[in-house]
Amino acid sequence: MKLPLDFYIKNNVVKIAKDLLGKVLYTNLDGVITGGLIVETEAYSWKEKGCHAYNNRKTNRNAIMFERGGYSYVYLCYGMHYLFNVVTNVEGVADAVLVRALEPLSGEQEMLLRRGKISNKLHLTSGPGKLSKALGIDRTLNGKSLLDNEIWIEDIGRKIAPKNVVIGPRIGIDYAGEDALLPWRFSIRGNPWVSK
DNA sequence: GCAATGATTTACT
DNA sequence: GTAAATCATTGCC
Repeated sequence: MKLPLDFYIKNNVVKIAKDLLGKVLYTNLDGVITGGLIVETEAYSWKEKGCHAYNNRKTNRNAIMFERGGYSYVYLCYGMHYLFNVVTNVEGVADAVLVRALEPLSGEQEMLLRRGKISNKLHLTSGPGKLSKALGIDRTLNGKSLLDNEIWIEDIGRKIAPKNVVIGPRIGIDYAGEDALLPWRFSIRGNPWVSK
């Protein structure tokens, strides 16, 4: 039930971001499998200032975004947090979806171990930096294919009704000016794991 | 070569 | 509510 390449190479990154809600992100590191339901995403495109590849600016860091869809883009933010993105669209077009929050499904014990002692279980994966740590995602996973067996996304047949999808502006990109207001953030209504 | 800074989290006041 | 932690990447010198 792994998502096929077709899913990633579509040219509508906003639609893909919405479709990723209810899918499941897995990692398999050193034989340990952890995974969680995607409950919050954001779309990024080279056409707007919030994106690292704005105006087709290609650097060593974001080069993977210019590849065909279906790759992971992992990078370090604020010196201490890894953020996980899904590269979409065809080669040469830099679009990506940031996964902002998960609901833990499998390997919960391992996630707790990686995150250390935390006050509230709800803080386990309710944010982009947190979910990366819980799943063991770091820069060594940058550029991995999501069709491979280290990190991938599955469709477990869960459908999210349109009325249960919350749409709003993206978070933490005030510097992007008017583009920060684009309604490109999607989350599952009422899910306690969605970041605040 | 070097200084500025961010798609965040956490712990304080 | 505000601020500190912390470093790879970036863009300019």
